[in-house]
Amino acid sequence: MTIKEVAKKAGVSISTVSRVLNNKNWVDSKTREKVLLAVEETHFVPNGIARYLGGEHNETGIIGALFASPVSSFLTEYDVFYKIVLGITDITDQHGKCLLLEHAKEDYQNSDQLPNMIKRGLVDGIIVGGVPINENLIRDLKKTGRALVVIGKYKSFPTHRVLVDNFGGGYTAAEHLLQEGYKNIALIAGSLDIYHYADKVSGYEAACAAYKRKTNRKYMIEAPGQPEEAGYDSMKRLINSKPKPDAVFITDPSLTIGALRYLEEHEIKVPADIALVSYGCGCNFIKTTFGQLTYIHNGDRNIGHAAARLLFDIIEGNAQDEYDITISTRLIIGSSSIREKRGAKQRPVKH
Amino acid sequence: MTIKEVAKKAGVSISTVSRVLNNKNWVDSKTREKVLLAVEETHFVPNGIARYLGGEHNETGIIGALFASPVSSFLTEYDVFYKIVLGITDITDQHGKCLLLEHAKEDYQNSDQLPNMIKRGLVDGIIVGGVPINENLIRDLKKTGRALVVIGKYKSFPTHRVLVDNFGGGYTAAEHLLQEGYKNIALIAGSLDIYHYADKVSGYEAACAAYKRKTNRKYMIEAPGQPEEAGYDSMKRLINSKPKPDAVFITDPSLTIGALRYLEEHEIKVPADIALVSYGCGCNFIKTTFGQLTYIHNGDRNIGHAAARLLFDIIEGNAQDEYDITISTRLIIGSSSIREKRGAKQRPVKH
DNA sequence: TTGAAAGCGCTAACAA
DNA sequence: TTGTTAGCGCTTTCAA
Repeated sequence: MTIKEVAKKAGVSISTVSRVLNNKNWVDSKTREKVLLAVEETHFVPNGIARYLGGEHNETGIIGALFASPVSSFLTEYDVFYKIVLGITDITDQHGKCLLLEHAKEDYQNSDQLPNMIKRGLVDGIIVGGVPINENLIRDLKKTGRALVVIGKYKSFPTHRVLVDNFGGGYTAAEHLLQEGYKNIALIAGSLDIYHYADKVSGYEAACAAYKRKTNRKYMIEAPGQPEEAGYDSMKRLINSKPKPDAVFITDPSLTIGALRYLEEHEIKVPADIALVSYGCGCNFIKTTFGQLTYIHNGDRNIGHAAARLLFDIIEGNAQDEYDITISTRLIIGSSSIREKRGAKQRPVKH
Repeated sequence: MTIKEVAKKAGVSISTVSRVLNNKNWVDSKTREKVLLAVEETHFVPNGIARYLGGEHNETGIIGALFASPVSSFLTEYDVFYKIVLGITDITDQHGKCLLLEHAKEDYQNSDQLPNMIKRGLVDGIIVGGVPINENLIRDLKKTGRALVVIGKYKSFPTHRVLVDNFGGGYTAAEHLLQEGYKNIALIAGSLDIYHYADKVSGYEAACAAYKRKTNRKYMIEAPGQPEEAGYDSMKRLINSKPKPDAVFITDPSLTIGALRYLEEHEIKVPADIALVSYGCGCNFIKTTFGQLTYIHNGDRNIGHAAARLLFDIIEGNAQDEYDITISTRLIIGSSSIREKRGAKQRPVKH
């Protein structure tokens, strides 16, 4: 079904059909009716591809999102990815644009492995997300001359980026515990080669310094590998160290789950025996199971919003030079960090 | 940058460039080199849109996925959605096609609210997923004449569908508990207006009938609403009923989380005090927190695979009549349902 | 082995 | 107000 057939059916020229469909110029209301009727009868939908070819704006109206393949069974990663995607579609929807989603090959080597959306020249711009970010991939993506936004830290050369203020998040987390009067604040992180962990740690250190508190390597655990297990093992180490810390900042939800499992198995109470601030634990799942933890909220959906808006700015030429947009974080206070006062006990973490 | 400019740079005609790029016909190796060089220098990427217009196959090579907007904070839903999406991209990738992702408006009324991907005529076919499935939407989608696959039950008129064998899952779950020798098997489900719950319940009933066991309404709880809370309240009812059931089949992970919270708060042991079979609890998150539960695995990623394959079949004309593909489920046996035998104790659910 | 030219479905000047 | 025509960037005949 093409505009030609509709035109024939309506007994008008194709340009008239086009005009009706696009509300361009003026069309006699009777002619309009005829066309609309023909469109209705034929269930005609104009071919968007031809449309964008013919139009003056040489754009597809499609943007791409290229995410790393999630690590299997890593529930929180799916969660974050999907929230970012939702954020992006919120904005594309507003603009009447569309989103192509693709997953990056594990190890990018050369331009043969560029994503299909690029190879096929389908997108006006592209948002890259997920860890790790492959340097060669970004370079080749940049080379194609399309608008590019990278979510997350990437250092080799300038790109437009959307960052999360993980430093600020780490700072706030540690500061909160310090202000609550905890003296010996430990930390559990994943591999510090991953920027977001490293930044959270830096924030923690900065807060400790600001409050004239010395940090102690012994209490700062870097635990790479499967995060639930890593969290479990790390908490074990902390609990068995002398003196035992009275609080801990855990830098992601999966590590937190593992750590909480250890505490629970050994009937160690939160926050009575050890206080806890976590990261990104806003889902009902965790809330139901462990009660409302204190955590740093980092607004994943906002990341999507920011990335999409930035990309559209670039496409429209409103963002010449490379720059960053930083998403700020927020402290959500739950019962895992508040010093228990008589009669003021909130819902406890683990009975 | 167009094929024209590349042709000029290489000193050949555009058709020669096209031939080199597509490995069509034979091109002299020297000419080929010249062209490749020019392509390299210009970072030329052929415009995929024009390409698909010009080509003989009048297809865009893009398929669309239209999902319901997830209910906020409902972690397991994000998880399922993202796994299905991953499954779809696995297949589109294999075919060198692309995936457009969009979220449906909450309440679809008329064709003005058709998704952008359809309005803009960008896709060869569309996969609709998520609950609830709006009847009018599907009708209008079908009207456009594009290939259509619906994930989930949809009854008003025939469409190609991908279904999960929830009946079978329910049957297997109940059968497993019966075979383990449990006598009084309860059930917790969400609103039975939602097909997947209703089917799981039917499977459970069928298994009970097959084993000559009467079902008892009192033990079959329909709990609509926020699922973690619903699970908690339902388990409370079951535990307080006389006689207390010795096993329970819980029909989704969020209900399960809520139910487990109740058990834990009241120090009720699983499976000693009550055995448990759940649904779709394969993530590390749950495994770490509650140990390895017995659950029905329903292979979300496979749903994506099946849906995408089916859609491509339809597009290629290999699937004339409407039919269903049913994804079978699998019982994963954990420690929440196995009768404890001396010396054979597996890792317990909640110590 | 290559180039010229037609055409994919549409939009947008230009004419009528 | 409408129709005719020339592209958009590419692929694909058909000739050379």
